[in-house]
Amino acid sequence: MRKKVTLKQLAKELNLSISTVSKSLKNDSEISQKTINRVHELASFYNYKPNALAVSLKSSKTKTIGIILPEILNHFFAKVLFGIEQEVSKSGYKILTCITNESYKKEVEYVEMLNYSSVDGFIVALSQETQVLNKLDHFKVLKRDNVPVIMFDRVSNEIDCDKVIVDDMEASKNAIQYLVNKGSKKIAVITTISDLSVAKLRLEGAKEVVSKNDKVSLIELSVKNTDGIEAEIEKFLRDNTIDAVLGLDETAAVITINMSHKLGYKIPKDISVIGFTDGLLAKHSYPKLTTVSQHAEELGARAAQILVNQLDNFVENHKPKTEVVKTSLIIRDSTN
Amino acid sequence: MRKKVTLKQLAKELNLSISTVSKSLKNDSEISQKTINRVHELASFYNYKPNALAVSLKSSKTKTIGIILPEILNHFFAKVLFGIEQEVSKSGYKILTCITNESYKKEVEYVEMLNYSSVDGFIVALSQETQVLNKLDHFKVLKRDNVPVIMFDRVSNEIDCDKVIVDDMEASKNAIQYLVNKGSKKIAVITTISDLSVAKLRLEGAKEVVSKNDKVSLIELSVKNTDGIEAEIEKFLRDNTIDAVLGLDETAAVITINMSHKLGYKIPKDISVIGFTDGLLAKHSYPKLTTVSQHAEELGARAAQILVNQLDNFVENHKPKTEVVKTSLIIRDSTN
DNA sequence: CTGTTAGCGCTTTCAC
DNA sequence: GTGAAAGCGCTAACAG
Repeated sequence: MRKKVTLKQLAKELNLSISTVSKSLKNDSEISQKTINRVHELASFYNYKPNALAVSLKSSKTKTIGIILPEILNHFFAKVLFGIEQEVSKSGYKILTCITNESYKKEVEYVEMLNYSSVDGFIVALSQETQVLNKLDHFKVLKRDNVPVIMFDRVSNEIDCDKVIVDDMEASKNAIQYLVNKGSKKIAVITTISDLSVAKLRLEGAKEVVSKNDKVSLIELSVKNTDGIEAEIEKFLRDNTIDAVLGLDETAAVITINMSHKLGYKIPKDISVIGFTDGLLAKHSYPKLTTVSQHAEELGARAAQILVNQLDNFVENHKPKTEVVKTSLIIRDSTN
Repeated sequence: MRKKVTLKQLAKELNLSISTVSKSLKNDSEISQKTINRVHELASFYNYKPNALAVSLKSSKTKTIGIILPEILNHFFAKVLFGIEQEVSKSGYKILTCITNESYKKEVEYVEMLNYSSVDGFIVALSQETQVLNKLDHFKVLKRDNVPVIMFDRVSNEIDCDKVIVDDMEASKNAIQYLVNKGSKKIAVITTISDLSVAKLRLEGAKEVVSKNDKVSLIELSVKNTDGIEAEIEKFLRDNTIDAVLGLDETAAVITINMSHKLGYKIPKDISVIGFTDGLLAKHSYPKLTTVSQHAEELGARAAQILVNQLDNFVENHKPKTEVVKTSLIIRDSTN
């Protein structure tokens, strides 16, 4: 086991004290140029790097950010993670990634674990179960410990922290309005995520637009994302005469497309489809899905920026803000 | 800033020495039961948790594993990551996740950074650029430092470490043989990842089977995954009379399906399609894609198991092994 | 200019 | 049974 070289060993070999070596490596003006050179030379010879643990223990900064995600197999969160990683690595931060699998219990455990691992801050999207139970004490502890938290997408009003969200209601309104303008009269909203705060906002937005148009009607289908989902959506499409579908999540939208094929409905001639998603399925569906893009990468990058900025430029008495990332309606073949 | 409670504070408040408190918390038999009880009581009152940094500095173990991935937006790697996370969290490990974006330079930087952050071990899939350049000194350093590394999927023979791979050649043979048995005569292999070791193995497997059947011929198409990819595959499908396609990656396979629709070829009547993938696209393609599943989650879980086992039960003179995770041909509508 | 010292929070050996 | 002391590797105030 070849051990990594330490200040102590460099000091010994150079016949200097540990502190002189330490200062030299920081090019401290107190130290003679000659010594500085000698130190640097030996240090780079041994490829010396300070032990991050020791530095962290001393400084109580770990340059590490805890990321709490409900899922990772969902492309949205994968994209957010990618955005976060890209952004924080620019500033020399590392990410500890935890996946709660939508479980409240795991979320609590992970938050505690990372807190005691001294992460400098958190970026969090709440688990579904947490949103349903609405128990948030684990985050209040962080607040008390003065650990910065940024929440994104799945946020809670009960926690006073910076947030980065998508304007789901607005996005939904735009999507429905677009369908209405195209002439849709009977619009279905299909969701597999009805428990989530974001789904509620999307539904609300849809209802609002429809309520202002007496010629347009709305019908809802909420299904669980299980094996029977395809059959359920198929039945729904057969039993209801509709001319447009807004899928509140990618799965709902793509299955709608596939089941429409199966039933012989032409897209977009017989039925237009829009889905909330940043996912790959949309691009590779046939026909290509018109989507409400949540700009997942940007969302992640923005959350990361806000956190890193807060960590690097220590802000006293920071007033938490909620930032809204704009969505865009990306029009593709399924409505065109 | 409410600071976390330390042994020192507990000791002071209990009028005990730090070491007595420390031992009490470990229920050391040296300490009287009465003291142990007093200590535990106050500790849980303050919700004391040992400072992970200090413990790590002392023990040179961080309970942290470095994960180096080429991509995360690729569903295969997302699944592997999920498998790893699930597995390591069972044993109280955390993961530091780094995404190289297929860049050699970033890979080197990340490996160094995590090494100096004292991760206990690594789980790695090589970046494409690293595989092309075949420069692996950054891993040799880990070997020298005695940091365990597990490579998966994108591995290198030059590094002597545990590996978990998929038997790509065998899997490819099985897929082609299946097509041949179904009566395919002119089979195309389409890839967007020809530089990767795995793609080479898959191609080799395909060739081998075809070479043993003089009634069957093989034709290759290698494309870059850029904007023009769809047009390129469309042209290829039009210009060549083929009755089956093996896509060496999900993108190739799914685009083949979509372009077949566009050209009016019926799947699987006119053309059968198989793809290497664990992704979602396959399940939501129309018709559903027959796939060679690489069991990504299992791959990740296995790599994690091997590493955790090595870390927790310190193995002297461990002889590196290469473990092969079985693939399976999952037959769906695109060949049936 | 360089070195001594204390301390971050913990574990562990050795004394009492 | 309990406590003192050293040390993990580093930084920084203070001496010289």
